[in-house]
Amino acid sequence: MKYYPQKLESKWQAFWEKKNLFKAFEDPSREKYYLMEMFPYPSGNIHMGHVRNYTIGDVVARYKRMCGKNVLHPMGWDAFGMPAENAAIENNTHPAKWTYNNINGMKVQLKRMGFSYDWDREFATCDPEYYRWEQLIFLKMYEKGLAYKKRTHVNWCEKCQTVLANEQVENGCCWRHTDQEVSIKEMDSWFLKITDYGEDILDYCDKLPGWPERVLTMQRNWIGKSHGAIIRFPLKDSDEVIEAFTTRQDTVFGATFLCFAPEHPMVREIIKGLPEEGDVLEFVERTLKMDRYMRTADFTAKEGVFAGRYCLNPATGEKIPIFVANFVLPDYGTGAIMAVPTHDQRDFEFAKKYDLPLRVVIKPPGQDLSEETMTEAFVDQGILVNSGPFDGQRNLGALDSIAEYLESKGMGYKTVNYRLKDWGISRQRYWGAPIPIIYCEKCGTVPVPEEDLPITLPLDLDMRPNGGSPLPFSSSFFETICPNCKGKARRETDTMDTFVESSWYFDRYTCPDYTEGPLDQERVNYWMPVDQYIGGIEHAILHLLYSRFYTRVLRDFGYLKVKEPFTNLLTQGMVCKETQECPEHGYLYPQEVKEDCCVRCGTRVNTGNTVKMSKSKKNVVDPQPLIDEYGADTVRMFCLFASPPEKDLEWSDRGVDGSYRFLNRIWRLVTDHIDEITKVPVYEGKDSLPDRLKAVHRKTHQTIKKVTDDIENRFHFNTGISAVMELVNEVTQFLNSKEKKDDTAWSIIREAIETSVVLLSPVVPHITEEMWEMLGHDECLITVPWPEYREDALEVENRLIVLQVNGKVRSRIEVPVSYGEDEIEAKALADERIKHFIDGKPVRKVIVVQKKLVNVVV
RNA sequence: GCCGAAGUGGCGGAACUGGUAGACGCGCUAGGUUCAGGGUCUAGUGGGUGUAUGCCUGUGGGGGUUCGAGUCCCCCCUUCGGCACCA
Repeated sequence: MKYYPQKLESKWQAFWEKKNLFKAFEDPSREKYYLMEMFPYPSGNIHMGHVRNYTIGDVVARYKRMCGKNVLHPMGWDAFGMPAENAAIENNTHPAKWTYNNINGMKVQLKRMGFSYDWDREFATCDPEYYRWEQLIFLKMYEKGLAYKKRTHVNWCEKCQTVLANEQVENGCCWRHTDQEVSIKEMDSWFLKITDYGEDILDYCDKLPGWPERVLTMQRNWIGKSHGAIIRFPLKDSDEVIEAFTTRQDTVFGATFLCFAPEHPMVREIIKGLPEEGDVLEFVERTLKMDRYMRTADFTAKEGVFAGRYCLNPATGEKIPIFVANFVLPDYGTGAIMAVPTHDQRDFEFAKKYDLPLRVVIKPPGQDLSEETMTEAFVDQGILVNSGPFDGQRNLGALDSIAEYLESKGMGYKTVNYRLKDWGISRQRYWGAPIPIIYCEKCGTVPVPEEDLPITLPLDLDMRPNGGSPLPFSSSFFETICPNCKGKARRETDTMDTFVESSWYFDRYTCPDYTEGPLDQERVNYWMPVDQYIGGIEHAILHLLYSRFYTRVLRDFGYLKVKEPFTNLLTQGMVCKETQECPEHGYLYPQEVKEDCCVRCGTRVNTGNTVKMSKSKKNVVDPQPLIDEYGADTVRMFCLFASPPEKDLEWSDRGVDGSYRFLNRIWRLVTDHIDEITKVPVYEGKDSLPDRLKAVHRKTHQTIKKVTDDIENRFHFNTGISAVMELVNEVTQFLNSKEKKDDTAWSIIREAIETSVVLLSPVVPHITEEMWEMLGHDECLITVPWPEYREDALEVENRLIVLQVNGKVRSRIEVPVSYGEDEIEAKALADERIKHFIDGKPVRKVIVVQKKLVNVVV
């Protein structure tokens, strides 16, 4: 009987669906296990990254279910976003139609993979029944001051035609368009006050043992907490004061000038009417025009301009000049810095360039340092000098006392600064959740009354050919009546960042049909938190940080009881493949290469690095043809077998063949011997066995132990699968051997084979169900309990002991397990080969490691 | 520049607490199979050396700790990832 994956996979998928086997029910008497993979953006087709992510999750879901857990394993769609708008313009369809078409297609693909989702909980975030609750949460945040609007400098991506959050800017470029530099625009924007929770989110980074350390490190760095002080510099000839944040208040006596960021609001104010005004304004405008990447690139020269004014160094009382400088960041600290050229390299270079004074305030212990001769800033620790009452102290030791000194004189205070800024969520896009706000000329900004929710996205709009949002041009959408004064008013036409949807979708899976509010207390409190979350490392900051923020907000609103959404996080590696590049024609698809040459020009192609699959590198492998050819089980198995989940997976067509061959091998093992196997019961562990059979029996139970450990503790499916392969090899070898095959032997073989089938079932659920049925079982494999190994089956009579002389392996002996150290040592020293290597030399020491080895030192 | 992860056969990867390095799979070699091909089965497969069931050598490089190091410590190199004028 041949293995036909397509036929048997659709048979079992239909069976599971009919029996509703993956539907989750709330049952407080059972231990819940909430497992989730990051939901996909419905781009059209599933790609290899999805296949890998969801296969890993499915194995865990099926395994936990077999272990008796009440498993929730949902799936849905991250359905708002730009690509729908672009596709709509290109294909002259509507984003909604395009999105729902894609969802339907991808759902078919996911079902074809045999994933064990509870499809009854599926939803798409573009459904008003989902985003209405998101709008409600926004209103509550607005009420509490957690959502606010301000005019500020924001990141703008020309290709997206919208504002981006700080988290969505990578190396100065848009996270979606890595070749599009982000520019700075001043505009009105809605923000969520994630900074209110920054400290708590940071604090809990130490309380998430189930998260990968590197993700936590990235989040800690992103929050960027630093201890320092705000120092107040009085503006000369004015009552105003300039505040500067520093972590080096120990160097305040050496601050010889002050720098503003060009964006700083005081800049325009203080230069009014001065001869320098024109120069300063010209410099500010020139700097603001630069895009963010150019401005912050390390090759960009540090530049500045004198602002024509002075302020007083509060420590020395001296007047120091004020500059505007391009390297000062507007949104870190206060946007103004005190410059200490002697002890900061940037300030040193700036001072040399503009011929500004230097004053040494820290000297290296036991050495001298002078302003005239120093060629770079002295940034190490040392002893304070020229620092009034603090002379002679060690600089680090004086950090606190200098802060206190400034504070006592009203010239500053100790503080903590964060790099984390509030989350900008306004998007000048159409395909997103509308922000439920109304602007009235009389009443100002007015929240939409709760009972008017949802503010639905109108579906009867045509996309604008230039790519902008049609909402500001749709009077039927934006024209409205003020809920307060009933006068004419205008709706907010910006929509929310799509990361808002994904910040709480995991909560909504627990009660997707709930109509009384965002979350059904009873159900959400039963299932949350997510026990295991699985997804790509690319969301280490973005989605995972926002979700932690939202969970805290929802908790404070009383919707949730948990503070952290995800107890355990597994970040799977990328799916990679080598690239091929023609010197003439750039990256090539595999079919464009014949015998290592470009089909177009015949030039020899260069095989490039193995990198993440992407369309632009033309190294993508579409899973669908593979599923069609080999079946879902083979694709699932290869994804798991090629490498452990947290590492990158290198795609290999040959490797897929190997997985397919193995499935054929175990299939033949079952079908070729089905009569002999099914006529005997599974070995019960009672009859005594000849050595060879005992070895098979032992291997069976060793394999259970190994596979369980690999899944339960490490998610190392690759070694688990290897272990089952070994067991199958052992059985095959036994069957090919001349050993007698009586009923006892067949019952041992039955045990080994059935164990292999059960252990493999989370990985390759279809073929194993089919074999399980052939083996005479009528219950579904998913309801079979996960096997436990028998301790007594693991016992051995003899143990292999490795014999070493001076640490080199020279011989091996078998000894009974009952042997003590002395007996093993005696046996080892009596070994012929060991005697030969001792060669009459005096034995200095003999090390005996129980159960393992003997090392003779001569 | 800073932080982190990783470097093991021709390839993907094993080796979990220091104890037989290379499990398992791919590829390759030889052979079997009424063997067209594909498939499948058996044996072999880190390198060197050899008459030898042998010996030497070997986990990016160099030191060290240890009876014993892929594993622990120090220095260096390479690759990948994150952050990067953060005051």
